[in-house]
Amino acid sequence: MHHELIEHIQKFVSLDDSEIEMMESTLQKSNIKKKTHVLQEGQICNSMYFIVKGCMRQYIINPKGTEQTLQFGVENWWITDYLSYHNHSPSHFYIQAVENSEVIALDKNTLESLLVQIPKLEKYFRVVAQKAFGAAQMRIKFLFTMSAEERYNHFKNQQPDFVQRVPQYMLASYLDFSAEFMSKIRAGKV
Amino acid sequence: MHHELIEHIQKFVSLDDSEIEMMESTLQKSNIKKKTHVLQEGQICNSMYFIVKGCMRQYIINPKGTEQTLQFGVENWWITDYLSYHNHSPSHFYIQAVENSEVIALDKNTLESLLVQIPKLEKYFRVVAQKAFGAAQMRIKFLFTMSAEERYNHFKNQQPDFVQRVPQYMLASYLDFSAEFMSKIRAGKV
DNA sequence: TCAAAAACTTGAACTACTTCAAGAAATTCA
DNA sequence: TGAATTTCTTGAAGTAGTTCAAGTTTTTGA
Repeated sequence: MHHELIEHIQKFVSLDDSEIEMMESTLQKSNIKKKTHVLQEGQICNSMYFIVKGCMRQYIINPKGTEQTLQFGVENWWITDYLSYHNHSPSHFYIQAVENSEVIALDKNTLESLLVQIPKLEKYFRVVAQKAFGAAQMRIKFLFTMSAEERYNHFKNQQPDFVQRVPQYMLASYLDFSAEFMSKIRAGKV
Repeated sequence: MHHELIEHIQKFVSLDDSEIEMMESTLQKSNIKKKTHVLQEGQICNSMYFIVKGCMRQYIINPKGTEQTLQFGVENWWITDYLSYHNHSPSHFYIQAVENSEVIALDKNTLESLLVQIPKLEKYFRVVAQKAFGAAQMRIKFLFTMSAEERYNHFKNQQPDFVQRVPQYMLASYLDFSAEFMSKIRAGKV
């Protein structure tokens, strides 16, 4: 049994033994304790994070001082700020572990050299990014067309287990309504 | 002077003469008349569109029957439904020319074979998708943190020319408020 | 195991927007 | 050019959510 990341890559491109060996020797897992940040607003994002186990989130602090989650990541997802990563610009986001998590942090230099040595990986990262963008488009569609209650029910139907996994106020902000309103939706008081 | 797409690709990867020649002979521009659709809801999206000239948009028709624009594309942007494209699933979106436009339609088979013959293109499409995803994240941030008026002013500051280029009701829906409210914002009646 | 911290709940007052309806202005193209 | 179409505007009434403040419940970790 290989590295979870290698299993994931092999869903999109096939690696030969020497490539797998190179990946295995280059990559290492690290443990991120719940609530630890791997990126803070204003920092330049220099790594991509593959989530082996646990849950991470990307969030902002809005002008009122409230956290708003823009993205959750669970097992087999990548999380990063691509804009900061590509443009070397200060990030607008925080990235934080929601649960104790196991991630593979892939920093820019390491990734660049892996991509040169194993060009097939370009395709993997291309497809991952294209699918992520497609998912972001669907997310915007749901935000535009559904009421708060519909967004909650839709999410709960799609991801029944995940709803249990994170504090409800984080999920509320991800679905773009207040924690108080979430409470009322769940109590059937809307 | 090469194809605009080739110029764009060369911003990210460098192509040699034979590769440029292959691209030139494979790709062709087509003209899309204003209001023509290149994708309708329910169809499977089988192409990516590179906008050489003009303006395209991706939109939905919401349950109330109103169009809501999710994405505009102008010169040097790609527009497509990546989810439908990758999963062979019916699209949730319409893609339509907002102005008479010149595009390069790259269908799946052609793209696949180009990617095999010119593997460098993988990198180009990877970076394009990663940047697009980063931009989508920023868009969600703005939708979450700014009022309708702030979103309008922010957009107008970032893209002063573009505001003139499309009907205001399309821009209103892109910024997630009603056409009537847009009218009031512009008249200073909020 | 229990004190502190984090998360959730409730109701009342408020507000940033939407909806509707109708007319006016601008644009299109035969 | 001018009739048809598309786009924009306005005000009045309505509503899906927010905000605030305070209390309750649940979870955490020394």
